[in-house]
Amino acid sequence: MLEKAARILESFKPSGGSYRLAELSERTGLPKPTVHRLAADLVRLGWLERSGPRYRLGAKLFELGSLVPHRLDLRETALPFLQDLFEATRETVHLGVREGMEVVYLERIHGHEALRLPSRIGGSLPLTCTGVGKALLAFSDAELTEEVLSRPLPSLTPHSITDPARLRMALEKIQVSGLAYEEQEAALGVACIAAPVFAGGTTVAALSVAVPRARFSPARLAPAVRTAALGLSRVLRAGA
Amino acid sequence: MLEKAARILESFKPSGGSYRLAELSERTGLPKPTVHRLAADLVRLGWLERSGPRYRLGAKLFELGSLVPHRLDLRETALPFLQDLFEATRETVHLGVREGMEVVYLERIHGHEALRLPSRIGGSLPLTCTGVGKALLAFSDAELTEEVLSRPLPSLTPHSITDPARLRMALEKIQVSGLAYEEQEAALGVACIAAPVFAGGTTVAALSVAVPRARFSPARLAPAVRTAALGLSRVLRAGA
DNA sequence: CGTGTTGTTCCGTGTCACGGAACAAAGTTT
DNA sequence: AAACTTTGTTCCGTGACACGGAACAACACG
Repeated sequence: MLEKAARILESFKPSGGSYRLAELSERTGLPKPTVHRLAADLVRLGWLERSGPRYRLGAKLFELGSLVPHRLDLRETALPFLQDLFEATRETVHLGVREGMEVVYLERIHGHEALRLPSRIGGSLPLTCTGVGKALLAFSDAELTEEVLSRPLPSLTPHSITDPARLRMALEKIQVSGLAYEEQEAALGVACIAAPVFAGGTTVAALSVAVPRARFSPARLAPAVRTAALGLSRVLRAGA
Repeated sequence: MLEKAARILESFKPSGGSYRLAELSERTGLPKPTVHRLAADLVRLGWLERSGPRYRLGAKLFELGSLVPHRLDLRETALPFLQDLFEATRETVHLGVREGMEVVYLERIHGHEALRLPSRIGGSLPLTCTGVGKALLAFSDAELTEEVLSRPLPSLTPHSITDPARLRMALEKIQVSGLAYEEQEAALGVACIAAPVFAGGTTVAALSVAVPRARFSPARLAPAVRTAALGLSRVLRAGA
């Protein structure tokens, strides 16, 4: 029963849209009366909302989601550094952590000019085709890298690296330079520079700047990203 | 059963801390074996996480909470204006919406100097003792105002307005000026200016700047807040 | 007005949630 | 180190209630 309810809620991924009863039934594979009953319960609890015939995720969920502790702490301490980075570059800034073989974005701030990116706060993407992901991967256990390299590499665009040998080389360069570069591997027309954030000897997060390819200028962006990442690392070390 | 699970998850409010089995049992009023079983299920689903003897809210919850649509859209379009406001003032900036008789904060950005505020993203506070709340209240249906005024006014500090007559006057001033002021009503030592955000004839949100009382300067802050609120209103109108 | 579709109600069946009780494990006190 | 307290876990008989097929109702479309 819990599992069925969870199936319903998770059927709203990845877009968070709004769906009708029949759609939910199809998306979850649950029979219609079951969805009907459970959805009604979920609405009563505030986990779903219903307007007319459409269901969407409810306010309670936002409230609880904002309390998730590991996320909350890191976000809170990272925010000022993300602000600095944004002000220095005036470009779209990301904060992400690794979760299994994916990167989960915790924060993303941008100005009026919104890039068309696949990244969403709370959403996850493959480690291998994003700046943040590559920075996390390059600075995590070697076994994880092998694990990732042993599987077929996913791709978000035609430019995503799908050749394990090429990716391995890229990761080595990242380890040396401390910065991960990415060009159009996550979204067409967008490039990205990322840097890892350390705390207590391990990589806990990474942050990045994404810019339209046209004005991609490593010389301008790299120092800013590195500075922000180091600043955050320093504070995390002090706080822990 | 769903309700019991919800009771468990909501027992993590308001702090989002981590609790042990016995604590959860006490907080929820559910018998220990029940909590044990449900918590195990919730962990399996990723809604809770367990490290040693302590449970905390899980990653799935963050993921789903970030997808809640109304929240997501407004946040996304508001972010650039919040950034502008932050850069113009370099103070803590809030975005909030009304939910029933409370204000729920959708976003909060700040620099390195963190104010000690009761506001949390996803958290709710009384409409009557916060800048954002008063701005929302002053520009919503008159019946809501009456409803609020008819009940005992909650207070967060000794400076919170608890006299209905005084609050009524304050709201009228806000309606005239288009700006809500607040001094130490939400947190000691902190003052705040807020402005409502309109879309399609109704008030959909409000944003505010909170500053240490020592450097509270309406002349400097008011134009910035107003500009940001109007800018956001304009975009919302265009988008809708 | 017929026809496909979606939302809702009913209800008999059987499952699985329930939680008291008993047990195990980890601290705490004397 | 034994006696006690508190917390976590397992067991299991009972009964409530989740389940979903089937039948019905409310639309939508032509």
